[in-house]
Amino acid sequence: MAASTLTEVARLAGVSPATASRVLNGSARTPGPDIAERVRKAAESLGYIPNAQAQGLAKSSSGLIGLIVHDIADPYFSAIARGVQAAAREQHKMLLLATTGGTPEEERAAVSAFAARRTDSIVIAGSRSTRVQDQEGNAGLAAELDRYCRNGGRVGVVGHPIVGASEPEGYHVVRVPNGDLAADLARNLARSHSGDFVIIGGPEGLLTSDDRVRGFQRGLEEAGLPQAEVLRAGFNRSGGYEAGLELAGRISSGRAAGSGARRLCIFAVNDVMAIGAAAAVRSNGLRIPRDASIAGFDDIETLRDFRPALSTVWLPLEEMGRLAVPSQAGGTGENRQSDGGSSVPVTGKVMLRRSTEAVTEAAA
Amino acid sequence: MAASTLTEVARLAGVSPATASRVLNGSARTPGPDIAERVRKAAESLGYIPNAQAQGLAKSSSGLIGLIVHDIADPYFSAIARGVQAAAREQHKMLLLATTGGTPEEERAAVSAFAARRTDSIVIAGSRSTRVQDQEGNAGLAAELDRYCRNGGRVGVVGHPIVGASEPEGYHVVRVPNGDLAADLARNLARSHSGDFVIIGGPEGLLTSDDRVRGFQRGLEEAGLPQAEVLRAGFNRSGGYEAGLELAGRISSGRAAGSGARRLCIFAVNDVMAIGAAAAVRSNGLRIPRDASIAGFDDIETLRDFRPALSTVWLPLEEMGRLAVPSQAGGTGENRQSDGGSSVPVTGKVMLRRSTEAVTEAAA
DNA sequence: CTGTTAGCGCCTTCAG
DNA sequence: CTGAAGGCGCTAACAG
Repeated sequence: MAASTLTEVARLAGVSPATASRVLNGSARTPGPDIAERVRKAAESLGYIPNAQAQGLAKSSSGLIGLIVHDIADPYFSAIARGVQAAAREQHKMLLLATTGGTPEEERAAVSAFAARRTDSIVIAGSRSTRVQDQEGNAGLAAELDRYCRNGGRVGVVGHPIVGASEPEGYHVVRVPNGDLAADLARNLARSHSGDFVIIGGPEGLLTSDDRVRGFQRGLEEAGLPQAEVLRAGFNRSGGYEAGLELAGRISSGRAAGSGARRLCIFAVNDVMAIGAAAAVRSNGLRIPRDASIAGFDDIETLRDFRPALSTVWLPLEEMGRLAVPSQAGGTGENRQSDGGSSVPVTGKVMLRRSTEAVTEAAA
Repeated sequence: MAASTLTEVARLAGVSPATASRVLNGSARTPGPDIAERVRKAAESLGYIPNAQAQGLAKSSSGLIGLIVHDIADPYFSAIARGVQAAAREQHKMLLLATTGGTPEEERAAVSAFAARRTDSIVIAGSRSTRVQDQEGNAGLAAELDRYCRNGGRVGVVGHPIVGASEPEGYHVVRVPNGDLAADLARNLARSHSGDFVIIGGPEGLLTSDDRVRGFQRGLEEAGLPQAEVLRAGFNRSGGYEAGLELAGRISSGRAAGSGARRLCIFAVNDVMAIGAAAAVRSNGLRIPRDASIAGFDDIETLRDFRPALSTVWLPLEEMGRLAVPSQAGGTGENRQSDGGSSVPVTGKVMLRRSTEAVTEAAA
């Protein structure tokens, strides 16, 4: 009942297991065509499927790539996952997926599980955190990764290097210029917007969020504008929604107080937050961009048909995922050298769309 | 350099590998506490990580669950994947992910790869096809699954049973009442809409699409309305967009011709198509719901903030993924029995929102 | 070119 | 309660 084995195939074909192995699984030279045919036929008739576990054990390499994300249903991660998947398939490897919710402890556990499965490489996506409650977790994660690398594993990170990791050989990171792009966005918005700026950021200590906040502030500064107020919220749709509600309240009361209030330009540090914020603002009867501008970050594909079209920063998410996959696990020689703590550059692009268009001041 | 082994741990602790195995990996009875401690310490100091491949080989069970989707970046699939992931984690198993683009040939290959890895179970999501060009592929896929099941594997399918599969023991499907729900939607729309109905369907032969189309027609019929015209398009955003463009043209020319044209209610067989269609309609200067109603299917979470809010049919996607995972692979006894070709019922809910609201006929 | 001999790392009877 | 022996299925040197 259990799947048939190589030995059975060999016996049926009247050859040794070694020979059967040579013909069925890629070996340097294929045995004589006559015998090869016999073996193939035997395998076929038995419905033979090689046992990858056994192969892996024997060759000590699993043909597996591990991917760690916060949440696979989040479009940011699923886009990256697509890229990782594509790269994996090019390397003829399968993808092992772990979702962690973003806590370093769970990420450590995932790395450990991947190590147990002897994945050839590991890709980690998702913002790093420097918050105190994550200190310990970060250390554990770093240690686990370090061990994994020492044992010959390769790891790719998209975003920021793991906090506290030593970036040994076999460790490389796809760096995203969040700060520069956010600054670029700010400068662009400063050009068309004359009111106040507000930033809806994630929790303090989330590196991705922090970078974008700081970058945006820097951009404003470079444009000769004062720093924007920063609202802290969850790094997700509902965080954006809550912050949006707060802002909507301000806008409404500002209008009620008279025409003195200045129009707000809201920058949410990612698209889903921006969408949440937009929903909140609108639920208050306000309109975008008439009553407020709003911009996001990531340029999530599923959100592109949102109206008014959301100004944002496009990121090559799929490409990032692809690049994060270590080239060829176990690669030796020159690559090995240059791979030590290497970093792959990636860039994005500011997309100005309807949500931040200047509005004709019909009412004044 | 390579990770240390159980044998090394045992040697360091001065015990036999068997003993070390018993204390480190769950065995019935733990050896004496004194010796257990020694082993644990040895393992700790060596940074021992059990080799899951070897364990799997020895126990002939991998602790892996395989998931097959068309495209992990598609929100429909990523939502299901989240559910599958959750169920996997509850079973203390890891998730192996394969994306196929939807062709039965690739799905067959994925099943084969999973079988090679000895996954405890396989979950397949994504619409089945009865198109001629998929005949052969379907047969191959069915055969592969059959073999997998015969070898003790369990498979769960979300949506439709695999075309041609024999539904043996260990095979179960999460059935979605696409037809009934679409009919329900149609009846609801018929109540508030007085114009013509048009359906934007996927390619003929895609079961999910076909069910929804047929169901919608049935609903119209039950409401005493004539059958709707069916436009065929790709089962994705751009398919919806193209069909939407066509419809936008008709609407515009209809309006130009005079007030005789009746308002259109467009039903796209899934949300992303609906969003694409809406974008196309709008790009033509038309407005929703003023110039046309539009409805989708799935109630994709990321699209909920779309304005006007899209009428659609909510589906418990995550739950569907969760339910698709076979309870406990290798389960014996009574469950085994009732699992043969079983089907889990699931249901959805019609969500009427702004995009199909009746419009006050100010212009007449 | 083919067959034989050892393991890969672990679990699991079976004795002691 | 512990150790010794055999095998899970396959590959990789060696011989022949």
